[in-house]
Amino acid sequence: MIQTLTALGEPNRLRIVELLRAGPCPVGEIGDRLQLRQPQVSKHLRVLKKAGLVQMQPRAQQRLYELRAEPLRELDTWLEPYRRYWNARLDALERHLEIMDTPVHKRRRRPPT
Amino acid sequence: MIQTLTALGEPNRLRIVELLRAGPCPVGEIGDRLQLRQPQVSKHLRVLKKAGLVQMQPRAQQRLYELRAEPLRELDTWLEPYRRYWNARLDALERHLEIMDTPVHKRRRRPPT
DNA sequence: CGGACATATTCTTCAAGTAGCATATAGGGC
DNA sequence: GCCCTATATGCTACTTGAAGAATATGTCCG
Repeated sequence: MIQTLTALGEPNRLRIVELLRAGPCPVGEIGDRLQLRQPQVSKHLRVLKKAGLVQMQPRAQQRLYELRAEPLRELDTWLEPYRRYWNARLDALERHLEIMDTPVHKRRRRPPT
Repeated sequence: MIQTLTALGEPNRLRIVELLRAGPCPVGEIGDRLQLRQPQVSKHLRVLKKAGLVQMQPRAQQRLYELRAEPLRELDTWLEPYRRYWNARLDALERHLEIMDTPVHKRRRRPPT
């Protein structure tokens, strides 16, 4: 998880990932599209690969880099409890709004957070 | 987005965020629970706050820090196109795995964060 | 094999960020 | 006002990580 987040937390790497969303791409083309020099692209790709965010398959002299879903899926899964969290808070807000319309004798205390 | 990712991409900050999932918490208690010295907790909280991931409300001499949903929701939204991506590519991936004849036990998930 | 092309790696700065320690700020109780 | 508690900030040392330039590896083609 940490590895995924640190890998994505670098602007150029995030751009690479977003570019690869369109499909597999060789190193050179990534550099062209993102205005990055080839060695930097390779280095960023190495980090992304180490994080499992991309995989590579050689094609002739080129290396086609391709997104891997798994870490992003993990990220999605990691977010799950937070979805609960903010939904819970939304409920709390709604409850609060209701309470403001509820006579005092019908009010209940909020559950412990 | 970048700010969110870099903020979460630091182990102790991620731990803080995960701790705050349980609800608002004063600085000292965060330090106690996570075995961090108070100044570090404050500094990490500053980063998280700058990223909008937490908000603070003073209570007596304490400062209660609380999660803010918005950046996480943004992250969730950011993931949306990738959900599409991996669903679209799922079939291809499975086909690929079959072709490679990769045993399932080699594709175990990594342990959670 | 030699040359051209695509990519990876090494090395050297250089900036950013983290921990540790000391200290400053601020609120509450006396 | 003084002291105690809770938190924030400043400074320094150290580590990490990114960019740049040069070079190495590796593949294809003649």
